[in-house]
Amino acid sequence: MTGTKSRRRGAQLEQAILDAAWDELRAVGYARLTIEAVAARAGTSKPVIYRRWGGRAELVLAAWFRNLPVEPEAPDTGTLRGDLRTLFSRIARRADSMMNEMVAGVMGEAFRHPEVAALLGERLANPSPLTDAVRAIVGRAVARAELPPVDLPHRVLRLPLDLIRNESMTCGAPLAEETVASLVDDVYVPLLHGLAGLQDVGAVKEARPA
Amino acid sequence: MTGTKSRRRGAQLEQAILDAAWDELRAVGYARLTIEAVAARAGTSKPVIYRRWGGRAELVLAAWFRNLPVEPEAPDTGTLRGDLRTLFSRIARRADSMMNEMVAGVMGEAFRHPEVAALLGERLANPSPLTDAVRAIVGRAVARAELPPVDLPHRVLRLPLDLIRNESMTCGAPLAEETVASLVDDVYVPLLHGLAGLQDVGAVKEARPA
DNA sequence: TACGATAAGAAACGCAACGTATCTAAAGAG
DNA sequence: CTCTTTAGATACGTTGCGTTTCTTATCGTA
Repeated sequence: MTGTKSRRRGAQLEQAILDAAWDELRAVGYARLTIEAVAARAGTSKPVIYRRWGGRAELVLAAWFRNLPVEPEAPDTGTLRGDLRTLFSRIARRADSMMNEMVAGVMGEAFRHPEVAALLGERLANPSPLTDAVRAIVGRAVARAELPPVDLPHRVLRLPLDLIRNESMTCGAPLAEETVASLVDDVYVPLLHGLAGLQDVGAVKEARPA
Repeated sequence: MTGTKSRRRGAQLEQAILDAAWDELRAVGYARLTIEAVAARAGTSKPVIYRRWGGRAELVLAAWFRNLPVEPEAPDTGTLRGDLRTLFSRIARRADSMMNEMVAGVMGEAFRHPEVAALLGERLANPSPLTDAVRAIVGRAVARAELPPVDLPHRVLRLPLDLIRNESMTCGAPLAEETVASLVDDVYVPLLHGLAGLQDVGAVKEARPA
């Protein structure tokens, strides 16, 4: 491409490869992504890639991590449901077909590559920008007395992403707006009220038999 | 194996292939499963398989569907939490590593094979024995006045399986007993209470602004 | 019972991508 | 300016793909 004989090295080359991988991912998806194609797109060769990453999954994960979107502020519509709908919709918009195929593909390979499993699991389990947003939204709802004070377990903080990914991967992206609404209205809002109610009574921990 | 030159046909042969596929799946997992290996294990040849199924994913799905376990009766421990824990544990025990890898693998291929996506989606979305069990458990809890009467949306009926699959695929199988407990105590029980509470007030549908 | 259609089984094909090895020459360090 | 590192190019053997071709066992039917 360049025409010159300039030879990139180190971080510059690495970035070029990750960009190429990301482009290739968007162009053909994970299943059809080949190391050779990424090398060609980056204007380099296979050994250069294999020297840096263990295979497709690791390369794609690295490319993904360098392309994580910047999180906007948590929405503030004035109501719990409104905020949650906006948040869920935002997440759903990102869970497009390419993303889902990538996650499924990497997951499939993770079963025999512990380090891949670790990277993926950590990313899926700790979407910190999301958990912050949920905390902010719920905090405001509590401040408005729309919801009793409630302590949110980590699993509940992660749940929006899990729900959307699950729905989007089993039913296909993109999610209909009413599907998102159903996740909010049928699951997440009731869950928050239930948590608050049970914690309010103070009957959960004590009621545990054994 | 047979030594004779007997040549199987039709349903008998099909069953032999599906058995072989299932065995191969348990032996090497989905990622390493090859059509050639299945053919060899079944004592037949590749074209015979390709004449019947479109590829790995379809073959494996067919094998899976023929090996669905028989559902036991819904547990009846006398408490909602007890029943749910038993039910969740049962499901979790089935969501072993092989199962997860298979689902991930088939999912990955589903993105370019609509019919595979349809088969898989339908199976994941409609675990009718499970939804029956949930209905029975919740029905008994309502009868015991442990829970107000509550109408369960389809998404909530599916949720146990979705939660467990999600957890098991992202954190790795098998699930710890305490993880299962957390799914019941932090998510599902609160959700049921929240649903019942909101429906009791009768304020959900009417409160929707637009 | 014999015949003809059907489909199983065996073998080989070309293709694509794998992951590795070898070699050169360019970049950067001292 | 020399030396070490490593990018880039090329080619390798391997595996499994999905398909084609051909033989022949099996089954339905006359």
